[in-house]
Amino acid sequence: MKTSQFHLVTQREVPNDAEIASHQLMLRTGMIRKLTSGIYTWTPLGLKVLRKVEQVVREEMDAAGCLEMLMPSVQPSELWQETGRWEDFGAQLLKMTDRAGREFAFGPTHEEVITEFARGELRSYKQLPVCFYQIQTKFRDEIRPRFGVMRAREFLMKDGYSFHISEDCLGRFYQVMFDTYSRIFERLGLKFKAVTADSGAIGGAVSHEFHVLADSGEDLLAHVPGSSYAANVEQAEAVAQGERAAPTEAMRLVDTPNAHTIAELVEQHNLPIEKTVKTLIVAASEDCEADFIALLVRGDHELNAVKAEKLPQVASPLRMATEEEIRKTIGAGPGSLGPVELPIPAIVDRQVALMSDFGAGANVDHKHYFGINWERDAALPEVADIRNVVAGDAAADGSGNIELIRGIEVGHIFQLGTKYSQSMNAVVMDENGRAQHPTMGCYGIGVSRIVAAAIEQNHDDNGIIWPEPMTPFDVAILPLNGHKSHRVRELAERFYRELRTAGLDVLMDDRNQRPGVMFADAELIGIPHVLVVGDRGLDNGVVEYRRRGGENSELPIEQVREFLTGQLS
RNA sequence: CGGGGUGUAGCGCAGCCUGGUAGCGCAACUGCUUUGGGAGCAGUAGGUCACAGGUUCAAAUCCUGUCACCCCGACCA
Repeated sequence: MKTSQFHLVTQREVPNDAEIASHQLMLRTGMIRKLTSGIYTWTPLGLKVLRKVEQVVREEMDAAGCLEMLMPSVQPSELWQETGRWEDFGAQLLKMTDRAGREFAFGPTHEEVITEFARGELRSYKQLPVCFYQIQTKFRDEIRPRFGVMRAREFLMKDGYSFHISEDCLGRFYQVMFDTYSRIFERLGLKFKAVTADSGAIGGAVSHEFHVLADSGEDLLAHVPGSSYAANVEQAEAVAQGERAAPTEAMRLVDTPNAHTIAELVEQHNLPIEKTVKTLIVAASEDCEADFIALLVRGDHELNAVKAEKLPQVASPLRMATEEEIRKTIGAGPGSLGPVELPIPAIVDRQVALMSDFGAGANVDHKHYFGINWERDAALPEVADIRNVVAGDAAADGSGNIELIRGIEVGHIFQLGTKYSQSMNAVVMDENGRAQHPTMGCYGIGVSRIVAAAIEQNHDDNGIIWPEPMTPFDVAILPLNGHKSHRVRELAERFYRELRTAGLDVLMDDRNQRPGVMFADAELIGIPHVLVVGDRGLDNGVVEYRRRGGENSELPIEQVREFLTGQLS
C-alpha cells in the first residue's frame, strides 16, 4: 500500500476528550472516529488491526474444534422473557420496538439465541460436545462509556457457547478453552494473566478472566509471584491472619469530638489503625429481620461489595445507608458507630473477629470505646469474608503473599451449568434414552478492546509500538526526497515490489513529505520495521533500518529482503 | 441515575464578565522556496457561535428551557 492510495489522516494534537494513551493514540493515528458517545467508526487503518486480532482468535477457536456461525444481533424480547433477563439485565439492554409494536433488543450477548438454536438443533448426546462461536458486534448501553473502544457501548466480541452431556465433559472442555485463550493472548504478543473471577450477571459457578496487564487497567488483580495463584480482587478470598489475643485492656468510653473518620481517630488518639474497626451500615435483604445491617471491617481494610452482596442478609445490589437512615436506626452519626450495644444485626470480617483491645464508635455521637474485646464487651456476630485483600495478605491457597497488579479484562470464560438450558427447556437424549438439559459453557473475548489494551501496554511518547501479530503494516518504506532523487525512488520501489512479493504488508510513504513528518507518522502508527531510503545511505550502499521500540542499524541493500523476511517469518 | 464541567472552523483554543463587522494556532487548498526529525513566505477556503424561546435598536456575549458531549461514582468483553 502506498500512502497516496491509503487513507492516512494523523493528528499532531491530542484530542481534548481522550484521557488514556490508547484512546489518544487511536484518535491521533486515525484508527477510529467517534460517531457518538461510546460508538466508533473503525477507519481502514484501525480495521486492519481489528481484523488481525479477529483472525488470531478465529484460528485458535477453530483449532480447538469450535464451529463459527453468525447469529442475529437483533433479538426478540420473548427469548429474554424466558430467562427472565428482559428485566434482570437492566438498562444495559438496548430495547427497541418494530412497526407492529413488538419489542426487541440489540444483543449484548447471545445465551438466549444460542440456546434457542440448540433446542432446535441438538437432539442427542451423540451431537455433543459441541461449541459454537461467532465474532460479532454487540451493544451494551453502558452507564458511562469511556476510554474510546476500551469501554464502548458498541463493540466487537467473540462469544462462544459449548454444550455437554455431563459436568465432567464441560470441565474438560473448559480447560481446553482456558488453554486456547492463553494461546490467543500469547500469539498476540501481550503480557496477560488469567485470574479466577466473579461470574456476575452471566451466571454460573466456575469462571476465569483474562487480563492484559497495564497500569491504566480498571481491574485490580491479586497474585502471588512465582505461584499459580491469581484472582480478581472482587473475588479473591481474604484469609484472616494470626489468632485472637487475650484481652489486656479494660473497655473505656473516650470523648472523640473531632474524630469522624478512622484517619482522624488514629491521628488524634494515638491508636494504631490495625486496632480500629470501621462499621458500615447497608440495606438488609428481605430475608433479614431488620431493615439495615452493619458490616465491620478493620480500619485499614475496604469492604468488598461483591462479597457483601452475596451474603443472604444483605440487599443486592449493595446500598449504603444514608446518614439520615443511620441516625434514625442507631441514634448516632456514621463517624461514631461500633459493635458495642449495636441495635441492628452485624456481620464482621474474619480479621475483625480475631481482634482484641480494639477501638470503635460507641454508637453515641463524639464517643468511641477503646479496649473492646469480643465476648467480654460484645457478642461476636456472624463472621464472613467481606473485605478486599491487600498487598501482603496470605493467599487463600497458602502459596505465599499477595501482590496487587492492574489489568484490562479482555476475556472471560464461564461454566454456566444448566441455567439457560433449563429455563429455556433445551434437552437432548442421553445414552439411556432420558431427556437431559445439556450443561453449558460460555466464552467471551473483547476483540475491539484487545486493540486498545495492546496499545495501552505497548506505546511510548512517539506513539504505538505494535506487537507484530497485530500491526497494520509489517514494514514502512520511507524514501527521503524521493521526488528529487531517481535512485532513492527506484530503490524504494524495488523494495516495495520485493517485499510485497515476499508476502509482507508494506506501507510506502510516497507523499513527498519532509523526513520529519514521515518519521513521526511511521512511529505514531507503530509500524514495527522501518526502512529509510536516502541518498546519504545509498552513497555507502546501505539503507537505514529502524526497529520500532528497538535499535537502529544499517543494512547493505542486497541484504534487506532476506533480513526482513527473516525478521517476520 | 446522582455529582461536576463544556458546547465558537476538521482538531486545540481565545472572545462572553463590560452586548455593536467572529478571531488565533494546527490541519486543508494554491504558488514559490525548502527537504535526515512534525519547514518558510505569500495567498485561499472553511462558522445558522449546540438548539429553541426571551430581553434589546442590536445577542457568541444577558435571561429561561432543551439537547449533546466530557469528567467523578455503581456495571462489564
